[in-house]
Amino acid sequence: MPGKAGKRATVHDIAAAAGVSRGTVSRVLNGGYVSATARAAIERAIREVGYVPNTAARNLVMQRSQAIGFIVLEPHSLFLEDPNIGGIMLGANSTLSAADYQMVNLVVDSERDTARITRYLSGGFVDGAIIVSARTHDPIIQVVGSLALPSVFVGHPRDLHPDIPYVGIDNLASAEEITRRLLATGRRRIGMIAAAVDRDSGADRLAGFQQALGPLYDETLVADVPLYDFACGAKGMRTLLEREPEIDGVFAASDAVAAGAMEALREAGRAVPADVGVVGFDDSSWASRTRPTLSTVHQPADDIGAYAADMVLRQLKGEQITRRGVLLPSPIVWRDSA
Amino acid sequence: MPGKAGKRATVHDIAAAAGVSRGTVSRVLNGGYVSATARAAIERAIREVGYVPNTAARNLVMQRSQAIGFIVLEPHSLFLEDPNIGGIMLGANSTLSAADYQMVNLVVDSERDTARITRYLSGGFVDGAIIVSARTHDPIIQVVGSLALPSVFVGHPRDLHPDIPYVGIDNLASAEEITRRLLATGRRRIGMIAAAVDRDSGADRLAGFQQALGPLYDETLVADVPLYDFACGAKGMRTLLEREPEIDGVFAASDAVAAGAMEALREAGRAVPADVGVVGFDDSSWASRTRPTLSTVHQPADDIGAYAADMVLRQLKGEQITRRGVLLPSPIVWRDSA
DNA sequence: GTCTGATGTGTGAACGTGCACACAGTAGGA
DNA sequence: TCCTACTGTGTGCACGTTCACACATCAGAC
Repeated sequence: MPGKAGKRATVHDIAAAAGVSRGTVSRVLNGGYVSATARAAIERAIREVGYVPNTAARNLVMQRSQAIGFIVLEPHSLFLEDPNIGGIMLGANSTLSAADYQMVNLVVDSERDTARITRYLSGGFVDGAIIVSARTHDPIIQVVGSLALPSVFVGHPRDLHPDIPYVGIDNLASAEEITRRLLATGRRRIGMIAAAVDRDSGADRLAGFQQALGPLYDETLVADVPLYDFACGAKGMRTLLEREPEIDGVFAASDAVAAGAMEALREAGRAVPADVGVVGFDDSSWASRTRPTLSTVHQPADDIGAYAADMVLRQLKGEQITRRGVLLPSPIVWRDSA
Repeated sequence: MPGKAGKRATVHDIAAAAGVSRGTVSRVLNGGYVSATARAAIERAIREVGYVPNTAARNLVMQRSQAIGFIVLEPHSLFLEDPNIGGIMLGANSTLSAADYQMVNLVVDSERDTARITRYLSGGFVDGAIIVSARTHDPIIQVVGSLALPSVFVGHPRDLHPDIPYVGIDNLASAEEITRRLLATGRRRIGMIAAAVDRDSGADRLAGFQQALGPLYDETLVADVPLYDFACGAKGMRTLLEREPEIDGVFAASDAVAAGAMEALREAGRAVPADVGVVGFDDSSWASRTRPTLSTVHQPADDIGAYAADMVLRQLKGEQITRRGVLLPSPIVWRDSA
């Protein structure tokens, strides 16, 4: 590895070593008319001097940052608990770094941070953005819409800007499908622990549940909880048991909620799946930890991240986005809880 | 917000608006002799034109990237499972972005990636690095040592470069302390499920366990498992039960391992904590999910991240690092499992 | 022989910033 | 009066890259 200590090699050094001008070196690097002999000499020189392009200089003249913002609109604590965000992040990061883009993480903790994010997005620090967990009516949606920043939403809030594509899963159809299976196993008094209904994912899962039950749907058998977590699940289940002791099936809005529900059922002396069938959502690590293991909807977090990154990259290449959004397949995983 | 659509404002625009030269604007921005009137005019102009400094141009002339690498030497899957990395990342990110540094995530999945990382670190893409989970004898340690890159290790492998500080917790002392408490509750046949002993954290936890037991230490009561996870915990516990059916206490190398162990104990018909006391490590979400809840060692992940970031920042400011490393307090959390 | 088009190559300018330097004005002391 | 020190300001250059332009060479057609 030559030049490890001294100054970094530049295009000038390559040009000198290969006996050509900077312009020709640039053409080898970026494409253009270059003779075979010159190209060979330059490529050899590049290896010899251990050339690595200077990102700052390139960005300066190209008027771009070669960075993509990964914006998570969640408090820190939720960011850590959500079983999908990590996978989405990793998936996006792989795709982005393969295309020589740098991912910049932005966790928007409080509402006040919106101003900071706006400044960041409009300040030229990123060439595009992947926005995760935008709540319905989130002000950031309008901001990104008015900026002409190539971006993509993970999830699909109803009121998002028509020009900005989304990638996600079909929460409604998956919720409907897994609820149907609960019906197919003979359950009749089926309840739901609905979480985070202020978000598109939460609202859609509830809608799918309702759609699957049809006339069997009973509003009193829906417990509303704020978060997708264990404690909320336990609380929601206790509410349901109180309202309807004969309950024999539960669709929990997430695996963590389902685990909480199973805990509450255990406390109440109900067996799963003998007395009550339980299904979850996410196929997170919770699902294989519970006893019995949990039937759930698999979220392809890695693919979602990769796809989202790809969509931003395509916009950056000037491709016209024709489809408003994509819903990736989210297969159901049958285990022991229902 | 003026200039939202057109070109971004530069120092020239400010200078023109304030009726001064670029140099004076630069001095307002970076400190230097500026008259009160000029300063006021410039500050007003800055607000008026909505100036945001161009990072690329600044980085180019300053010969730095204003970015810090957050390098995780783990496969993707482990990165997602580890209960601490997320918190460390968030903690580091907060400190870094407060200091106007950008965190760049690098997850080194395979051994081959070491070459890519080396190129990245020596290529001027980052001004410093936070390196997480370096295994003993990891080649990256030598690379960072030979580059004069300001960096810090999270954890403290024995053979790290003497000039590079570390931040972590005292795995040995904490392991010793929690094992002692197991002794204090009257347990006498105490085993350990040791995980990842090729890493400093794993080796230290085992050493602490051994030290606490003293003459009571029995090598046959240590089950070695490769990973800090649930499945390994269950397997390790079965091994221990087979070797010593009279076992009455277990120190698991992590909460996930402890949860697996509790599962194996349940299968074997042993009650926790009545028959067997169990303690874990990490104070992750596992600890409050298990029944009974798990006594464990709390890892201040957020603080570790923040402290690591701060140490890199201080090196960047030219501060001499006198202490080789810092061990943050990791209090023991007593719950129901022992 | 000269025009035209394709293929190569070199040069100058520009991107936006920070810093070194030159320079101007003022005040105080010898 | 001159020298020095201090405060304040403007200008040129450098950072490493890309791009537009000018120019050179060569083949084939007229």
